[in-house]
Amino acid sequence: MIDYLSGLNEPQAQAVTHGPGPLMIIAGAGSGKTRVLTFRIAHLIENGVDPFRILSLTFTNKAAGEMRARIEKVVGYEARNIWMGTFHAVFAKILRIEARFLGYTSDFSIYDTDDSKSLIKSIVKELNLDDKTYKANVVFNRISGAKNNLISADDYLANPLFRADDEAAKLPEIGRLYKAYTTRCFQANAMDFDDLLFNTNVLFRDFPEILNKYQHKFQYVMVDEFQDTNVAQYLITKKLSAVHRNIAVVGDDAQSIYAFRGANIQNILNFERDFPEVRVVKLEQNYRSTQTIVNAANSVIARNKAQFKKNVFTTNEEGGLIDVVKASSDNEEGRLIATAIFEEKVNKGLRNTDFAILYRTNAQSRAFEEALRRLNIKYRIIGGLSFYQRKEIKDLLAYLRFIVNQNDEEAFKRIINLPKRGIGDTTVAKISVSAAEHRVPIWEVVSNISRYVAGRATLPIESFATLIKSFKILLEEGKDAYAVASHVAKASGILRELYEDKTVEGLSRYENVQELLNAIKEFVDNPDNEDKTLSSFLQTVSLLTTADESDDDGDTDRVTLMTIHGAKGLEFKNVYVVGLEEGLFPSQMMLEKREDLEEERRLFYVAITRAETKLTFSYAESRYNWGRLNMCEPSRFLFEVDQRFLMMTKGRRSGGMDDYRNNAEPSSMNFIRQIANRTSQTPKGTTETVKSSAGVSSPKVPTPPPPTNGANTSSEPFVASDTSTLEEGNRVEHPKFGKGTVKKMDVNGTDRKAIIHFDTTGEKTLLLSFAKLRILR
DNA sequence: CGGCATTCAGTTTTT
DNA sequence: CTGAATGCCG
Repeated sequence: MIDYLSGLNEPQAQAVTHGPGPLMIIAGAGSGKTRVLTFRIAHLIENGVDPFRILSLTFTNKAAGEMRARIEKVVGYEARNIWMGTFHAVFAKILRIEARFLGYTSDFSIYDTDDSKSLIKSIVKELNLDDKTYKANVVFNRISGAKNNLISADDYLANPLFRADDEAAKLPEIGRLYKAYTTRCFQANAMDFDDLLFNTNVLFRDFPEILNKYQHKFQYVMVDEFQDTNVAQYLITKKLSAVHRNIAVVGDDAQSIYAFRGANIQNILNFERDFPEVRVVKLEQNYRSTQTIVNAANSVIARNKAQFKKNVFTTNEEGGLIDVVKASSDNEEGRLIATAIFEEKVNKGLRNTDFAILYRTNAQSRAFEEALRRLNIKYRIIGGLSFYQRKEIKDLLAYLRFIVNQNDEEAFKRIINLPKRGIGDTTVAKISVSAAEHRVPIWEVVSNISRYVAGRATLPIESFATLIKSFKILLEEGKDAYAVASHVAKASGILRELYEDKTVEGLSRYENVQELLNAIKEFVDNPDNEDKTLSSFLQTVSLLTTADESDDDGDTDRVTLMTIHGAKGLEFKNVYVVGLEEGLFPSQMMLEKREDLEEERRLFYVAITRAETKLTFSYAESRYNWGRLNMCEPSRFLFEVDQRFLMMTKGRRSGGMDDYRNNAEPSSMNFIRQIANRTSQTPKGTTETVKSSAGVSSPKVPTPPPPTNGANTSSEPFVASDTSTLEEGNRVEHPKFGKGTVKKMDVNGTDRKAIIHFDTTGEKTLLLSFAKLRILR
């Protein structure tokens, strides 16, 4: 037996050796959480627990894979038998086994977000609703929110509260859309991401004998990143562990950054209520970062009101101050960071993998990519548009999905006329109308088209049906996923069409399809996969996380670029947190919603605590948005860090932003000037000149400082007026921009915008459905 | 039905 | 600026 306990501190050892009974580990950033989880599982196995009876839910498949590998090092081969994966993956596996109880087949499709939105769009059209009012995005989010809280379509329709809410938002038909959407998914034998949770809960609720089976099967249940679980996830895990009550959850409320998808910090409180005998262990010692970094992170998170008491500390060395880099534009920001990485590499002999650039939105990666390429620094981007979201990949996958499940309407819509075979929108509409009229599945109509629809497309549809049938035969003969897929790629004409396209992107698409086929081959050849059917491959693939994608070629020494969300659970020697500007981080949407920004602040906290030895913040004074150069203000988050930890690049320690905290009202222009004076001249090669006149809202008067701690500058609470009567010439007040005059109203369909000249900040265009305005009389 | 021109909306974050 | 969606014509 390996003596893995010797290197652990007291609370860590407690968590590892805790036997039966509920356990909650509050694990601060960098406190060795993964180690504890790994050893805990290893410890259980060494004490005779059957790996088949351990369920471990992690956040990404990659995290699961890594943990499995680490456990294997301790306990050996047995580690493979642990049920380990994301909530979605594990529940999909259970649903696949038990599908028939819910009226699904085990070949059910999994709709991704695009499929869901496309289906919603069709439904909106079919119900003759205005697609400008009922935007697929909005409707989808509403439905998703309901499902995450386990509210069914019928519950939704029956609840007058939701109706009132929807009517207030001028979207009274959401309930009907939800119902129709659910029905269509069911008819398509398809589940969306949320259904994987929602339906698992239905399964366990309505079929106690099935619940009972899994309750007894899973003797120990473990949940990682507990702060990011939503109501559905918590309820299911609670049910699963109700018999043995051996549930261990690990989380950190300060790192809860998924509220937008239903995560509920309340779960941490509920846990203590639901399992009163729980043992709570706090891991507070940080082994990852320097004192400066830990303390800076603490100074930020201390501003949040909602938090668990916890004292994260470290005995590591003090470390250098946090650099603050000011750039004049997004492109210069890229160059400055790339140069800094280059110099750090040379001076300290670091490798590319020691660096990470973290940003708020995927779109920000461009400037950094260009700058890194120019300096010949290898990088990898995690997230963004992933391999499996590319058109050509989705096309082939749609074929495969349709062969496995002929009810998959979204896959059908994708491939019916691909490659072009003379079947247009009219024909597709006829087919779906006919299917609805005769109350039969779409495939029934397609495979017997002459019986249902007459028209010039009859012949091409018949040959399409024959093609699909020939593919299905392969499947029924028991051919493995690779054999079927490679045949389909050729016989469908997808590969030929791409081959004939001799453009650069045509070539790369062809290669992508080949790469997909390779991935399928690997899947089939991997001895760990017992189920090599196409159906099994498709379900695996649709649940891949962006972080899961393969580390391409053998060249693994790369700088990592990703969103802060993607960086959760990772650590790097040097971290660059970039784009620290108001409206970007914190994001415009959060500012407009005028919530307390606590989640954005936690995100900032996560970003800071990724760094081990060196941390750098950067922001740009101007930035291109949709080809327009806009002026930016430095993020309020820069002011929220204890200023003693900051240092302007190549300058002396900052005098700090004490002025701000004292509310002495220096303008933020003042702050910029301070930094400008302390910053050395921008490096040679700065050819770019910023045309400040191009900015949409270049203020003549300095902008007011960011309000302290997200509160209004005025002491009385701000109550927005009803803007439906707003007219040109009205005087208004905005919580952030102050007082102003309406210069112009811009009505475009259902969108009502107002161009307002604010007294201090200049002209702004506000969308009235979002704007928080008070009309002054 | 398919191809071309024109218009329009969109940038949080992810399973 | 870009990709998607709409509209018009052969």
